[in-house]
Amino acid sequence: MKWSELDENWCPVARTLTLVGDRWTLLILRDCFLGCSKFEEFAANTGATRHIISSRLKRLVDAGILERKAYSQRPKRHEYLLTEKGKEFAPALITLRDWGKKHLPVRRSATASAAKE
Amino acid sequence: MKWSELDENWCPVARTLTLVGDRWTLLILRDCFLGCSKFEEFAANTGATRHIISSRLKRLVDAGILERKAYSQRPKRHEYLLTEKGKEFAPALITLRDWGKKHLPVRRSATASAAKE
DNA sequence: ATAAACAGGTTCCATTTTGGAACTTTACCA
DNA sequence: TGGTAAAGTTCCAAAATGGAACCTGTTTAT
Repeated sequence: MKWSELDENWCPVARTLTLVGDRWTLLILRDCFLGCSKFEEFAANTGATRHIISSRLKRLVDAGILERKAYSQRPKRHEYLLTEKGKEFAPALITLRDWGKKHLPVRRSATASAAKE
Repeated sequence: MKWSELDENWCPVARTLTLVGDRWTLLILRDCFLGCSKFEEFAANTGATRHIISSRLKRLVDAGILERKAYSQRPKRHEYLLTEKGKEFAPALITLRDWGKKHLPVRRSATASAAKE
């Protein structure tokens, strides 16, 4: 089954995932909640390639989760801001964060990790 | 940046996504919460290929989110059950579901959708 | 006894999607 | 005149995916 065919799925989880069900999209949204709004910020903070950032921002804007707004006219510059719909996604990120904090603790720095297991 | 390099990330969201940050893994977990436990059930319900199901179940078992248990000896058969760690992931799926229900309503059957917008 | 059926996978290959780096455009700065 | 910056786009090789076929051990139907 193609991923795109999920968007009319009976399951609301499946439909949600057509939009945000990939590695980088959720990291971009995380950045949004942390205050990022510029293309370069997303590229730097997520670690995804510019190619990916570009495609994901497009999808998020098309879905009405982010809004693309000019913040400078003369050197045409845009930023990406969370819409209401986007802001309401916060609980999902919070639950992912909390689960990660509890179940996936960071191991101490590589140099200090004598035994890898 | 490679996806695998995220697993030691400072951000708990990023670490969580190394495990479940892909299309099909979250659908498999959804199925688990709906009572599925067999390979064939996941394949049928998610729509993912057997190849994908196989690799995702492996990852979930390795991560301690699912447990692989024999439910029959003579024809060796296994099922996949949520561990405590896995069960605690429920809130994440619930928030994704709720967001989807609110913001991504299903359009009525294709034949009835006169105007697409 | 033979054949088909079933669960749970694995293998193969063509198509897509990525990762990574370079390049483009428009404008400001020195 | 040259350099920097933001926001993308383009290109290509490598990796992941979709789809279908195949494999293995056991049971059931003929």
